[in-house]
Amino acid sequence: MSPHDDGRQNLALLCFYPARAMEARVLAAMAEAGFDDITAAQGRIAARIGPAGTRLTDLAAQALVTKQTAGHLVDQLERAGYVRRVPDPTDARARLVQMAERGWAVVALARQVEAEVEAEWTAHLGEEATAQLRAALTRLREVTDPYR
Amino acid sequence: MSPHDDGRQNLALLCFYPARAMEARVLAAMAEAGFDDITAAQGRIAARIGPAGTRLTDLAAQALVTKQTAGHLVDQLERAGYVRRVPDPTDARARLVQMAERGWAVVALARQVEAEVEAEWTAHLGEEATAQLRAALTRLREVTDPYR
DNA sequence: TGACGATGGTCAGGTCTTCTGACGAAATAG
DNA sequence: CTATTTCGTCAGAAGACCTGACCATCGTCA
Repeated sequence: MSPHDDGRQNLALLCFYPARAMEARVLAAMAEAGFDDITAAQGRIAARIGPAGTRLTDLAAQALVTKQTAGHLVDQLERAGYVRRVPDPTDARARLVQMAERGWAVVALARQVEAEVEAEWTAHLGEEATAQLRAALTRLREVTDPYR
Repeated sequence: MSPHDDGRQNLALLCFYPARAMEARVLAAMAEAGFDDITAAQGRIAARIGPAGTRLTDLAAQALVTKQTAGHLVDQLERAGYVRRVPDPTDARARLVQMAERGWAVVALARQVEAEVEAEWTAHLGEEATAQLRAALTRLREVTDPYR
């Protein structure tokens, strides 16, 4: 969060560029494919829905937003037909947020675009450097991601 | 933007964790030091102000927001005494956004916290891996940052 | 088993961020 | 010296988030 001073860029800022670029690319591809009613915030929530469905509280925790915010975003996703809420058989208080058919279609597209962009990056950096990058970031995650 | 599926995490998502962690750390340190009226969005704009001042349009372009958004954020920063606007001597239409004294104090604190966090990361990864990480991210920036 | 703290989720209301659209004023090009 | 671009602002609205207050259910422990 501080400027370009001594040439050596802030490591976190360097991390930010690829993340932002990927989000923009995926969102643009979505819009082009007709899924123009998805926002970045909705995507960040939707991306964390597991195969069998995920509780709202868990989605909120992983995305680092409040339950209210997550609930609001899930409302929108539900209204647009991307997800549905079903009762959690193991807890009468809870409900599971599950992908609907339309949701799976979007996920498939997102994965494809992500793969394409990663391929571009790998072409730019080279196979070995990319593998090293992934390894370093994975280890860095141990100290930067409170959830796992 | 897609879930934890095949164990191998999305490269962009891996980039996102450190960026988010750093922003949270810096913001928390700010608040603790009494600069509790700064928001993340304001910080992202302020971080791009150069030593001699920067035009609003340039700030907007670098932060990837519209001129209106940047203008609004600079309004807030100005009201809080962190920055000031001065006429651009080379262009009567433009004004330069410059750091004020209070602004420099915050920048100094932010730099210090950034350095501390980077040191933690370096301790976790090792000197060599950190240097490689920085090099890879710097090269990746060539294809992910439209501004430089 | 029955009170009680912890947990899952919603409702209400508000702030901050960000956008589109339209516009004056100054610079630049032909 | 007009035509076009560029710098910045005003106006209005939507989206993303938050705090605080609540209710229903779960788990526990006397």
